[in-house]
Amino acid sequence: MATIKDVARKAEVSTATVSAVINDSAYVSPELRARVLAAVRDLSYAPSLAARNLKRGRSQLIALVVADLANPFFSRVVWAAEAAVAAWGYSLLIFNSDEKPEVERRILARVRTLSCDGVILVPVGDSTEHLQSDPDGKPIPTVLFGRTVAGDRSDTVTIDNISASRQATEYLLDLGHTRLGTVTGPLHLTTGRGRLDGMLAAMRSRGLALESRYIRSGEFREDAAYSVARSLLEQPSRPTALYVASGLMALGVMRAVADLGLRCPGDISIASTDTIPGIGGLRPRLTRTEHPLVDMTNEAVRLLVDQIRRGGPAEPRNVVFQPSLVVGDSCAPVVARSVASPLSSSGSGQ
Amino acid sequence: MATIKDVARKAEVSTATVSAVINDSAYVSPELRARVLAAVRDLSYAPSLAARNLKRGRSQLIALVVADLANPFFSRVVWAAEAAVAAWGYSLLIFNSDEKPEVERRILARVRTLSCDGVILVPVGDSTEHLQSDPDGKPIPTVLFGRTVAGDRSDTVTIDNISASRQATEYLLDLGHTRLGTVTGPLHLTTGRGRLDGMLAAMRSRGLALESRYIRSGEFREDAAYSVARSLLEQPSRPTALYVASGLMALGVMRAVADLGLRCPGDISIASTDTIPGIGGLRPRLTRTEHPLVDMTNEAVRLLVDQIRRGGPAEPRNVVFQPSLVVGDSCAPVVARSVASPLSSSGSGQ
DNA sequence: AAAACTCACCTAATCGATTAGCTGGGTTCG
DNA sequence: CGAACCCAGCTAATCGATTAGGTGAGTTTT
Repeated sequence: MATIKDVARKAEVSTATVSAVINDSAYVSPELRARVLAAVRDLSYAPSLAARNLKRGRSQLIALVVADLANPFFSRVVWAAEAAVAAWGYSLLIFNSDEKPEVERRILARVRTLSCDGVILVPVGDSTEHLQSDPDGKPIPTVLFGRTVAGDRSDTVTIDNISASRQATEYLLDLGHTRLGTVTGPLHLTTGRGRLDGMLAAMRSRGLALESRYIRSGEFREDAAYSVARSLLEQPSRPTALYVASGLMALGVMRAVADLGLRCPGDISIASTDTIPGIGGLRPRLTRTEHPLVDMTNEAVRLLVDQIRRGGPAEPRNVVFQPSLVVGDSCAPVVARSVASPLSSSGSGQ
Repeated sequence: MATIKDVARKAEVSTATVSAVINDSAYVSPELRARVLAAVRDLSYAPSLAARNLKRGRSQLIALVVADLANPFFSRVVWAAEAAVAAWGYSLLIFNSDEKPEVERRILARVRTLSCDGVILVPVGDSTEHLQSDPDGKPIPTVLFGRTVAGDRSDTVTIDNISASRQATEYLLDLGHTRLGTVTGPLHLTTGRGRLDGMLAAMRSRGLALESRYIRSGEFREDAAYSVARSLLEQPSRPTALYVASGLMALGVMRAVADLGLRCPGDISIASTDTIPGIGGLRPRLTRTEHPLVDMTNEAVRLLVDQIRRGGPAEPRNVVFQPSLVVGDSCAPVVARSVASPLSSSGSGQ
């Protein structure tokens, strides 16, 4: 690889001049500029980022740390983030904390040594102390994505979880369902907890309660959702409708429903928050709330770049996006009988 | 951020000693070692990768350049690659060439200036000259993934496309289908072309031909598959079974089938290569061939790390994985009438 | 006991950029 | 006319690590 010295020698100028031409950081006469550019081309010179970064103290790297790369939701975030980050001139590093706080800690240490300019983090722990690079040093610019952490002062980009589950729940209630159940995420996460809370609020405001035996939470995974959904649905009297807190979980629930020989929406209605893109040709089509994922990701990157540019965090900004309901055909009106005597209709399926 | 000098000063040793302790690159007496480690801890020192990389000429970075990040297939590759790369001590940069050769070119230039230690590339162009870092310089260690490029001398990791489509096709033929159609990928890609060829070969060996009006190719995208499938299925006499060359395309085909009011497998059987993970609870369940994606990705990373370690490419290695058929319920035996008089049964579906 | 080795550690050059500060020729102004 | 100023371009310090080569004390060899 040619270095700046080779270019300088070939163009018969100093390295400072080459640098000035390359970075447009000072006026250089047209003649020298042309000589430099010719030399750059001839040697097919590309500046070493390692050297540049060492001197400048930045790296043009943004890290995206997601909680579970196997979840299609986060895959889409990766997709959107790659584009957004590239548009700002950065490159994207991907890390998977796999929902493990200690892995997250290791990753953030590595992010530090790689001197990434910023991090977009889907936090899995309940603390973000480790975001501080060290006691004295300044923290790495950070934007929390999707989830928040109590007491943290980073920028955040989230959706309104309460509203998401409320919308889905109200849709089910409007169809006449009263015996609802839910498969939600871990309750120590704002996404899992918030989506349960919104559902509870929606039911309460109609004077209904959510029976605790109809509430299940598990990790945001297909298999976890499958098993909690199974145990939920195998109870003697099962709910007539379910709200599921994630698209991936909805798949697990669907599989449980299929394996139990139940029909959706015939035997049970299902509404979720988020879905798996592209499955519109399969049956049933999920009724769900959708997040403006691309906008959210763009906003996260914008906030992060802003932090990087201003060189330190300002007053923390919390951007909340609104989900919207998309109706499929996984929900059906409850049959009159069930409404009239909810406790007696235990064997409707099969 | 503390530097190695700060550590050296605090531990009252030279920077060389600190470096030796950190890298275990030379014997250091227990006493000094302890002093150094204490200083490292107190200052919470982490070596600057920028400086280290500049000196060492490597970066601990591996780039993964995929053809379409929006495709769940590649999302899974990202997931598997992140884990594999981390296990070898590298970090993963993600780039999306979006099937555009000129974007790929730009990305590879950037990969060079970032001085990535290696690249896993899903090539979109038909040339890999730009893999050469420059006329004289040595090329970046590279492994081509999924697709190959004629005349290239990199290591490659692929599946046996011929076998994949042959297995799926034979399954359909065994069910009695004779009027087959296909929705495959772009024919200039080894994946699109190979999967068509395997199908043709399977049919030929049974004395059958694949009518050209039943052959459609399009980009490996859901929407592209949707539209070519629609135009394929809207023809006066449509095939009784389809082979679809990718999981994402299968979703598009399913949507087209649904929109046309056809039932799968009642009106049309569908078999594909690859699927979308987790959709086992939705109907129909795809009959498809599956690749050992995780093994493939691990192998790609292994080959790449091997190239990096040996410092230059050896004789190119081409590893081909075998797909296996997984039966769902998207295919049905053809009804006797259709087998007897294939040309007369135009209006069987809706 | 002097020569020859080891060993543990240090000094200083080096990687390839950026950039503060200098230089010397040309303008401007009092 | 000389002082003050500008300006393009250069010299050399610098970023923070690694590492070749050096040093002096202790050990072995003859």
